Amino acid sequence: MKQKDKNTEALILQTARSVFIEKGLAGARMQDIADKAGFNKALLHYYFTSKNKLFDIVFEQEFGDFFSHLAGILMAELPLFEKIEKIVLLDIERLTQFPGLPNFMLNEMSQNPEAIMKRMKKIPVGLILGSFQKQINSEVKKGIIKKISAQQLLINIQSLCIFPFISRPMIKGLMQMDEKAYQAMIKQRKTEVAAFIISAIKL
Amino acid sequence: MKQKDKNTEALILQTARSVFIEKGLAGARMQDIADKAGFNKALLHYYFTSKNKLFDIVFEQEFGDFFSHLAGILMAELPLFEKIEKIVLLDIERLTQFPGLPNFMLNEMSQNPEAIMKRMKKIPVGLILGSFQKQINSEVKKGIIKKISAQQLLINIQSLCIFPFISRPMIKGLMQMDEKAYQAMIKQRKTEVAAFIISAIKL
DNA sequence: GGAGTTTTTAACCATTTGGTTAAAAGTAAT
DNA sequence: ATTACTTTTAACCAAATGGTTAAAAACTCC
Repeated sequence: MKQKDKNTEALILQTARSVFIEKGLAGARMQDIADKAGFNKALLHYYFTSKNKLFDIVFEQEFGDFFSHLAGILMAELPLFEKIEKIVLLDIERLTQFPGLPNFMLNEMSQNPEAIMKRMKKIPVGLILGSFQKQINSEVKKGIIKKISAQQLLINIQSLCIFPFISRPMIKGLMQMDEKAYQAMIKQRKTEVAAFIISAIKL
Repeated sequence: MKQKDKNTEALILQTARSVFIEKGLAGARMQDIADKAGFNKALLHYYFTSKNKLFDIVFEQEFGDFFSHLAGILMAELPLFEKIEKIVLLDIERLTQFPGLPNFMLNEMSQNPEAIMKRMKKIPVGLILGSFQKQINSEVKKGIIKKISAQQLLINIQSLCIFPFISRPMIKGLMQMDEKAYQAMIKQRKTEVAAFIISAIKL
């Protein structure tokens, strides 16, 4: 065997992912990851050199995943309202699976904005945003929706999808929901949020 | 002087606040706070005993502030649409002043949900939420707005206000905005978000 | 100005934590 | 089986960090 064991590597990565997402970069301990994965701490360094390198790999993976999905829908040949519905559904379903994800990503982003900026540059944002704005403008001209910038619309969509997950503890506490009630509320949002947005922009 | 110096105490607290908000509980260093406040590290312990105690005080302060403002508007004698406008304006203006605040609060909440739950219990949520729901129902009966739960509406309002601040680095990177463009976008949201919400629920 | 109190500091300490190293265990080819 | 290599481990190390302590400095009241 001349390669580092792919199974071991994958197991470490997967474990690191769960610990980083739960605790964040500063809060995560290499020892925790090692214990949870069932290896010695030194092995993590053998495979990934340092905590930061390990973190970068995890982060980049999650980051890429999220944006490729979003870009996929935005660039598809679909009516505007269907795109909105698709984005909302995809977002909420993905986040239902990994509720800790946005907190992790956003927190680390505000902790280290420069690093993110670099990654962003790889994404053809101008193209994607431009084509989406064109689609919006066309609907505006047809008198179907109100004038709105692609930026503001996207921010609104993502706000309404992501925020309820980030603020889960607050919502549960404040609205006196148990986990079941919270899940029910999230499920309701899968359709309600899209309707809310469409109703907001429809003329 | 028999009391601990109130100025020193206040200065430490204020400095701690800024450091905690910037770095979070795990990321903040007592040394940083001490340096920034211009004191010795031991002094922080003299005044506040431990890092956690200091943090708790800072957190509780921010937390109380936020909710008393929100509750104030919700319980006021105002038409529904005006309340929405007021909440949006208050939120965005407050967050413009302290952009790091929601990231700090939400992150620490998901790190330590139990502690927050306790604090929540002190707030008469049922009362506030109930009275707000009544107002909504009354507008629904008058045929002015669509049926919606107070919970979902409040979540939507807070999502649209707060998320753009939490995701500032992402938005700036993704939408290729410099700080000026970002501020302009935020300013626009002060009025646009309320209009968006009202348009979404109006019949 | 001196006694008694409070405030502030410098020097330490114990623990945690990321990271290293050298040796042991495992694997594959000859 | 021997050799040559990779994988895994236990034991360490140095730096960082929260916290302690004892003494110096400053203030208050007489």
